[in-house]
Amino acid sequence: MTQQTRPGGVQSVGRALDILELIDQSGGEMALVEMSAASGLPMPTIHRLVRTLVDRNYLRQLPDRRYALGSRLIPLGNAALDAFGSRSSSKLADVVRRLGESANLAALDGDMLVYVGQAPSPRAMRMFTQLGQHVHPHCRAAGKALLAQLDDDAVRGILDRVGMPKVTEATITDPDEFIEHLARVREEGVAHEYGEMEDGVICLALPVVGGVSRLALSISGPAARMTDALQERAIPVMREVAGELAVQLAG
Amino acid sequence: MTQQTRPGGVQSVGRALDILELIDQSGGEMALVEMSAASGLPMPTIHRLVRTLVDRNYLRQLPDRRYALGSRLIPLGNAALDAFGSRSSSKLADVVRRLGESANLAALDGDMLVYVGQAPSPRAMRMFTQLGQHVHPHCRAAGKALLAQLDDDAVRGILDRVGMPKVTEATITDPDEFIEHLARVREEGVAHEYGEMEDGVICLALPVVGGVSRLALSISGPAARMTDALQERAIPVMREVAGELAVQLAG
DNA sequence: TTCCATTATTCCGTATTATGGAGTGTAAAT
DNA sequence: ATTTACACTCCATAATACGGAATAATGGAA
Repeated sequence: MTQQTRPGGVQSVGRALDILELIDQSGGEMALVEMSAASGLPMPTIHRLVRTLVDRNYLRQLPDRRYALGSRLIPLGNAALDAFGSRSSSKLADVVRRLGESANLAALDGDMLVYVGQAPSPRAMRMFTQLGQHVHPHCRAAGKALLAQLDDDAVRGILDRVGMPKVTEATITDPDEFIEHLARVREEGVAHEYGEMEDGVICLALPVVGGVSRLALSISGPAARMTDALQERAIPVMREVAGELAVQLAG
Repeated sequence: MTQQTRPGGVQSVGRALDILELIDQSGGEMALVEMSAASGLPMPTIHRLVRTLVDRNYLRQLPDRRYALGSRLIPLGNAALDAFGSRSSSKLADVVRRLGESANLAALDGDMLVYVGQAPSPRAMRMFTQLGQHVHPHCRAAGKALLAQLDDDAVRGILDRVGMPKVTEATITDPDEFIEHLARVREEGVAHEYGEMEDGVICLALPVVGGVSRLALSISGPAARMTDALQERAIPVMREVAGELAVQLAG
């Protein structure tokens, strides 16, 4: 029972996608019985769906008859990443050049935050961000910047569904407090994050408005380097680049 | 009419995958009518499938009502890449540092060769390899290294099914000649490729034995730089790294 | 602005298609 | 050799996806 069947959708397609996501969540490989147990579907049904996915290389069968994600997903993932914002990398590199800290571009994917563009800082100590990684939005500056663009009810819905895990001491875990926090983000037009995702890491984010899909531009670095002075210097730079990105990603 | 319906497969799932691939091939976005035309399926059918994919974030609808690949594909693509062997990149970078030429890691995916890891040469003129790209194995050093591990009948089956397109003047297009060629690869333990994929490009590959899935490590560069001296120097380095990779990817 | 052509979306009766219980095959464990 | 556990196949059933026809939304032309 991974996903609810939506009205107007195609059942078997939904089930096939469930299988892909199930395998992904289970660390990359799964036996047929495990899928059957996890999804609540009988073995023959699972088997037929898996067979279809294997025929098309979306899954592959390992020598021990277990199943793993297939290679056809790789080019699709790359293409999707491109379509989102890899054309942004030169702009992100620009931010890094001018501020010296890692820059990221993130989008809301359903209820989670996904990183779609990234430029690492040249410094040895820097944030490591995996493109395509899905993370909880409540403990990231970029997540706040994006959620601040939704109305409170929508935000509450998201927080309800995915929860607010306490990642560090500073993580906001109370929905009411978070919503209040978002109000300040809306006022300032900038989202801050002080060690809510990782101790000693400070992030700054602002929304890229006007683009195709709602994106947020963020920078992150260790507290020692993310001084108030740097933050003040960063905001106009980020605003400028966010504007350029909005134009660039609109077409 | 993108793909033939296989026996035992689920029709609607196949059609959904067709749509994803269609959009990928069409440069990332498509209107419903275009999909309908390209697939030969009526609009309502396409619409229902697309709807299912949009609900699940495998597609997203742009403001102009066209459709593009969705963000849910990104983590799946990453996971698939990982499952294949992208944890290899530091080792590949090592090869590049020591030899100065681009290094790749490739696997057989069904009958085709797929690149699962890559480290580009620092030189301006270098091979451009797209991760996840599927190519014919007969005109790549890595493909030869992998096919050399199969028996001749299996190789003949693959060549039959995917064909041996003549990519350059040097491409081997005769199955018998190719099989004979593989015998030499087995003797030497190294696969060579002299401009069979692109004029003036020389590649060298050897198998990574012992890993989970059969992989091949290759380097490639322009003929002017891939001198006999470099090749001789390269082979022990590659053998060493291939050994390390085998250990690393076994767990 | 209105009109028209094009495309997206919804409806719904039909029968094609996916379903899953029962049964067979296979490989590893005891 | 026997058991167990899982992968895989078959096939009658009906639930599900299908697609023709109708409707709504859109963007461009007059």
